[in-house]
Amino acid sequence: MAARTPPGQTRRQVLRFMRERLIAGRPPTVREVQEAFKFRSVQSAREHLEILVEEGKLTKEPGVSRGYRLPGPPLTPPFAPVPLLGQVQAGALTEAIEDPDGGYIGVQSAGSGDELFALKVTGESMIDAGILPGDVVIVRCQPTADSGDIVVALVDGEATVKLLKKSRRRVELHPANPAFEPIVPAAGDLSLLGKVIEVRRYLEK
Amino acid sequence: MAARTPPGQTRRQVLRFMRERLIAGRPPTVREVQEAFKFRSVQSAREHLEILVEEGKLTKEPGVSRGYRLPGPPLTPPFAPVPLLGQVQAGALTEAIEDPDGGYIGVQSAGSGDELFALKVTGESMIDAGILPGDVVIVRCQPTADSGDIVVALVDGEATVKLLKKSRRRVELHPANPAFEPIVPAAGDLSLLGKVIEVRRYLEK
DNA sequence: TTGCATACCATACAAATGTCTGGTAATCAA
DNA sequence: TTGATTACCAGACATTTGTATGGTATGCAA
Repeated sequence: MAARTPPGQTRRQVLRFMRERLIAGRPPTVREVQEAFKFRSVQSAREHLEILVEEGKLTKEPGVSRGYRLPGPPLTPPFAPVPLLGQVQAGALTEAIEDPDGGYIGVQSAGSGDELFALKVTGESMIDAGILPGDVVIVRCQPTADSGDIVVALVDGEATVKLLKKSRRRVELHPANPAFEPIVPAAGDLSLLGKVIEVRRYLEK
Repeated sequence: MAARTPPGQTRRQVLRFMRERLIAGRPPTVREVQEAFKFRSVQSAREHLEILVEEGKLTKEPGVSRGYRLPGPPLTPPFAPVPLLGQVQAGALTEAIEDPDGGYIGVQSAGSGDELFALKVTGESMIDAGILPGDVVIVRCQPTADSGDIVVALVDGEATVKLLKKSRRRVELHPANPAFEPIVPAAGDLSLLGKVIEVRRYLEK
């Protein structure tokens, strides 16, 4: 028999194991839990899991394999790998997404079918909106956006982050920095890549 | 027999179905694919899946249930679920981490053994450092930090985000906003929770 | 025609996996 | 002590699920 552990200790580690696997999109079987914790009986793993379900820390679909889930309907964070792009040239967006320079980062996407990409910000034009050079913005591809949204648009063949302002029949791209001038594209000449839905700043490494 | 569809058409829809499920963290069984497409034979589903694997659109782990995966770009693990805390009271950090109010968010942490938590920022004291109210900071628990680091410390029983400045024998917590005053804790009386390693801002929902 | 490929079906088998029944040992409180 | 609770084990069984083998029908090209 394996060493007896203090009450609740092993269970907490089981919960952590489950969360890691579920968040990574690879729900384990009961026997995989067994092996991960070197139990000599399947039942040991199953008991921990069932208790976690009773405690509300996990949920499960009975009878289905790999059926344990993270609870709390909205809080289950599915992870999508999102391509991190470098410089984006006009028209080359699709290819850039297919074969990203910067690799991929993990994002919790609300809409499951959303087309997302990430972009590293250069320049200080959005500094008053709390977007600094080096920050990464996560963008949902969409052809239109509302006034007040922070968007990514192609200007002179380069992707830039700006605040979208709509007035009457005109569309303007405003920087959030008094040192920069607004951009007013010719009517119907705005190529909008998408809307910024998240900003990230990595302070280490 | 179900209606015969043009070559490749059904397969493309199968791939879409698989992507949705896999991104949602719920890999389907072959039979679930069968039902989703109203095939009357398991094998029909399996053939589509195997061909998708041959084409490189999917990968699979043979013999394991729900073993189909999205190929290529690795979700570079370590991918850790990090507890998102609300208000943190003095001393209650450990319990707050165990049972977080705000659920969990996913973070790619460099050090795998790191103890991390996330905190929702209130107040505007760090606005000049690009940290706005409502932003989420991801914190690595550590008892010390370097001068210039952005840290989370307990001040008057509340967790606050500040810039750490060390001079001689004194430690100061500076806001990044001229409207706020620096905090100078009594010598040895600084309870540092950890260092901010990432800042996130969610612009939707 | 013949041959080949694709899309789908029917049925079976074996492996993976969830579930159950009963047991041992340690800890704690009445 | 007794009883209750917790942590773990052993072995079995039943369902779910991956896999294989062979068949039907349609379209296309030589």
